[in-house]
Amino acid sequence: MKKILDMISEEVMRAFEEAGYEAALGKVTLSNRPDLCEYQCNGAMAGAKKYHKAPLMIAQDVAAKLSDSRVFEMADAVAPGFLNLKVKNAFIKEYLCGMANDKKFGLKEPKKKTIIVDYGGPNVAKPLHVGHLRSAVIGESVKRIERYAGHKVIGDIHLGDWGLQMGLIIYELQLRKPELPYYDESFEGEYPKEAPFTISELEEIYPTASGKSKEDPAYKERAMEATFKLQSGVRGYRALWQHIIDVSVADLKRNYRNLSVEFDLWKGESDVHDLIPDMVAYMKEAGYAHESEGALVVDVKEETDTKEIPPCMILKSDGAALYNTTDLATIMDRVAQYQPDELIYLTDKRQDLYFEQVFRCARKTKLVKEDMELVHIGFGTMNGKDGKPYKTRQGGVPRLENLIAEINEEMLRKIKENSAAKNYEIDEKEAEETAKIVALAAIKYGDLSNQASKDYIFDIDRFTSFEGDTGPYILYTIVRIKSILNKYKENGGNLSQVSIQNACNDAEKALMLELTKFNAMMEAACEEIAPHKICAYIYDLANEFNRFYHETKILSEEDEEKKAGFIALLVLTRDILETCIDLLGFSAPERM
RNA sequence: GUGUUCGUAGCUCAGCUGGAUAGAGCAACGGCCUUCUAAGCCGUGGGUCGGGGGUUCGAAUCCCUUCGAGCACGCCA
Repeated sequence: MKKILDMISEEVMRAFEEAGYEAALGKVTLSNRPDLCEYQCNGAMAGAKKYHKAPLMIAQDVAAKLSDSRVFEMADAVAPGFLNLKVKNAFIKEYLCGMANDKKFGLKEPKKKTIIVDYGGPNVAKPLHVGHLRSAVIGESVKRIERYAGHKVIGDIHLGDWGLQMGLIIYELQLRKPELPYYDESFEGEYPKEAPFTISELEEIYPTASGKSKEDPAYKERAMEATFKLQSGVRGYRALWQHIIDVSVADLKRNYRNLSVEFDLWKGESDVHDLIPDMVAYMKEAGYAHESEGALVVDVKEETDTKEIPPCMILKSDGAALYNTTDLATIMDRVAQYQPDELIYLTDKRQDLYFEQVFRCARKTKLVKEDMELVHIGFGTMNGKDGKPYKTRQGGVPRLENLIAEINEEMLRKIKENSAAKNYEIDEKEAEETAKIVALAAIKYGDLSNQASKDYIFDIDRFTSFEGDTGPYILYTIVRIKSILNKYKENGGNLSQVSIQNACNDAEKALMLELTKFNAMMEAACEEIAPHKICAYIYDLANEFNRFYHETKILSEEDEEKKAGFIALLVLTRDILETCIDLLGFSAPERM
């Protein structure tokens, strides 16, 4: 379906042409003055110079051509040369009927691309902390948005599962349990299936080991040795490493599931380790890489640069691989396995320059084709109320699990409070389930309603306050609609036999106009990879619905056709709201 | 130092591909529940869009400059 603004613009462009002016002037935008009109066209002012004519005269000429339009109920020329427009109820009704009959409410399919979204990025054996929240929340939404638009999207968690951290754990474990067969290089039997540690032990081992290695060079030496043995494929070390991965991944999956975050691929740095030597050799042989200050680098600066772009480092001076190396190898691997048209990375925005280097290097060395899109979405920091990075009361980095538990609890308390106040029967189990759903919406909406690239203040009190521009408000609106629809069905109504009617009051028309914006909004959110646009839209839509709700008695409407029209409008509103929150990564309960 | 992002109401944020009176939410104050969930709706007060200059018929939006803040700048990830 065409966007409604395009359809309206076409109509006005036609009028400009008929009046003897350039059609392009007829571009219509949403009104800045809702008190005066619904849409406006400023083309007369832009054309004044060209036609040596007062803008108002031009606007009047055009307005005259619109007097019998099937689209407009009103087309007024006003000083200094605005064209104020109101559309006919029948036109909107027709448009909404088209939306209701379309699978994607009028959103056009773009040219299909294969996109890999790289997000999450946790390290194994380390608990998720608040720093992982944004990547997961934004990444999941980006994945869902692009997928909804019609692209083939693959979400990859890109685990940090290689490198010194693994050596540290392996060595620390050796100190504690030297009797384990993994360390006996002469051992040839089957290793135990059970891991010699639990997730909570693992989570304690790593920080301990990391601390020791910082203080004791000898300790670090041994850990690096263990890392080397692991990377060279020593059997016992690999087996132990696999245990670490398994235990850790099981825990990560549980945590991400609680966040409604789902990855298609659980690949990690280790998956591309074997590709590195050949890649490095290729870069050397093809003349891309050269030595600089002992390290192997690829120059990535360009003539048009206004700033100094340091070269992309491929190998450290000790010959070891680093973050860049694995990322480049990962790009190579992804191209080979999935032939993507676009790669989207979600990390902290502090890595902007780093990704610029990697992307340039990948292009220069022809790891990717010219037209491959490489996008880094750098998000801002999650800050506390003091504007500084979010900390626990004790000053530590908060575990994600604890943060979520805290919000769940707060939400449960409020739900019980509310049900008591309203005499709702709600059993413990339902209350808990609902609390989780609402808490997740509060967290995700709180995050996604801000522009990703900006820092934002994570304020638990605000997010759980249930008032204003929050996730719970959106859910509440949906629940309201569902409740009315359920009552309609209980009274024998059939939701599939209703159709949208002409608006019968201003609030209804306003709601209908808001609904027509869906496809344009989605297109922008998708192209600009901007979930916050969906948040802004559903907030407006929820507001329009609630205004309509207050002015209109729906179920007690006596005119059955009118009532059915209301219901059809409610169904469409609900469907769009639920589609949108699904793209944001949360859902609505049946009641709350 | 270089680069980069940003500075909008007391607080948290929209708006930024130029248009009429700069919008929300929170907080403050005042209304609305015998009627579909008041987690709602309606209203009041609150802003020289950091400062200055420029382009334009018209600037929060584009350009320059200045002040202030954050962040990044080869062997971490």
